[in-house]
Amino acid sequence: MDHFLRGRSIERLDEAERDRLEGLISRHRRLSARTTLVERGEELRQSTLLVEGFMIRYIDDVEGHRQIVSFHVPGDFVDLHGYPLRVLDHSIATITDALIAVVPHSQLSQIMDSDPTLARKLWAATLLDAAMHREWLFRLGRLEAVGRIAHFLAETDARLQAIGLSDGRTCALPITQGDLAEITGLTSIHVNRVLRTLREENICLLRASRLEILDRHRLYRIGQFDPTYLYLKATPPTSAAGAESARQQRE
Amino acid sequence: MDHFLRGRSIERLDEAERDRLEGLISRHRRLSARTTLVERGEELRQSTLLVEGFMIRYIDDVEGHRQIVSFHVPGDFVDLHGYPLRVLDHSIATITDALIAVVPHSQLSQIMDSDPTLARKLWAATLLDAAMHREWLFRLGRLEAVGRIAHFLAETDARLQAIGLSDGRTCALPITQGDLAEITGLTSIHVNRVLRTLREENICLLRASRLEILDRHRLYRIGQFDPTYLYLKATPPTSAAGAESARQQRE
DNA sequence: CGACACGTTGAGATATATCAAACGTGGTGG
DNA sequence: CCACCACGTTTGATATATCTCAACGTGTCG
Repeated sequence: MDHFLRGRSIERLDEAERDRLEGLISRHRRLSARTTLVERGEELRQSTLLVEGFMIRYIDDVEGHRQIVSFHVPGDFVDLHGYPLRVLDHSIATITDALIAVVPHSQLSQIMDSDPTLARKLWAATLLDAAMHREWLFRLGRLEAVGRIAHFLAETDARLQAIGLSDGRTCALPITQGDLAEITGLTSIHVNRVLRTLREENICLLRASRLEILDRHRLYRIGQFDPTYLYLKATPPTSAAGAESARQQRE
Repeated sequence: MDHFLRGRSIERLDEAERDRLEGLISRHRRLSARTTLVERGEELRQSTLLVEGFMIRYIDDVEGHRQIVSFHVPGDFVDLHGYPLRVLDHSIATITDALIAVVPHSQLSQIMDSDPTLARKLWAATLLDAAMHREWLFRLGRLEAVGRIAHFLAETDARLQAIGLSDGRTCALPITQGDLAEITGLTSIHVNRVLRTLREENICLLRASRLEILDRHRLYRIGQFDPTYLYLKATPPTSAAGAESARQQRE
């Protein structure tokens, strides 16, 4: 629960609330990499908080190819929305080995009944997800390949910085080019070529499960990345310049 | 408030709840077509319920082109998520002339404090939006032009049916090909060509502000449309066959 | 060592964008 | 009532981004 809503400008949790949420956890589970936890259409009685590792949510198409609709880092309440929604419209899987905390929906109902303030914060947490969906729509609809990839890398680094998993220059990001393709709506082959140009241009480097950002300013500009939608506490110092400019341009 | 959550399988409202929500409305407003109601970054103190007409939410890119991230029909609580989120990450505008009901956030707080059941239903309503965002991501990421357009038309018709604004064969849909382009991430020129083929193939017809569906089955198949994510009360009879088959294929 | 997943590269095909222009058509003002 | 204008639609020709297919390289793990 440590990372939940950490680094976010809205709805930060106080100690009591954090303890309260901690108390909701019925148990922890270890999952291995590349396994599906929930299938589209399943009814849920519990929600998953990601403690360690990376997970995704995705939707399959006719041929079994999937579109990843969400990428999760530690501290994300992966399917909190499964509580009000009950049935999920997408599947959930791990990318890496992961440690999750399980929160029964009955516990969440108790929060709803007794703690409107905390309930509102949980609600807001699910809406941060929705805000990210919208930015992903922007990415897929308005950016071409380089932009999409730059945007995703910028976003992910920003999120990892918020929870202390990126130092602003490099971070662990164990995803394959195939994963990136499923995120950006491209072929893994094309992702490969785009990553090469980003590397050759000394903008960033994705290799050996690590992302290294060499020129944040240009990365942000190419991805038209403006972190407003992440509702972060403060723009990390290292990225201020880039964020500023991407913002101005968009307006 | 009549149409809010109407036709949805989850979280339907009982009479008392409907009255309660009705009571939250501070006033009504008429908006003219093609005007922006809220700009990205604005802080909200009230939310908008769409009573008549069509509205959209969108995100601008560097050059001022926009990606529409959401399309709203009567009964939609357009920016209910502005209540927990406070600041919006996108803009809101009308497509047609519209009638909206204004609900102050202070009123929503009272619901949160006093009626956990209704609060949960409001939460769920915002998550239906998120589910739609995910399906839009699938659409942009995995479908090509014809599929994207077919999917949007199928979705919109299904939503209009749920609120009684489509009879299952035809409905009023006063959007331009330019709008469709901003929804599907295409050029209006290409949208035009795709609409022509859909017309020539006797699948559907978008003309004179009306959508006419000639072959629902094929429309659904082309768009890989599976209405699960809309959480509708029941699949409308006319579309059952198409829904069925699109579903099976996707699994 | 072999198998397998992932990454890389090349050549050719194709979907969609871009640029340019003509064509309706409904609304407005004279 | 007509002339005109603005806006959306339609069409053509060309350019380009991305996909597809195919092959080969590389590292890891049993």
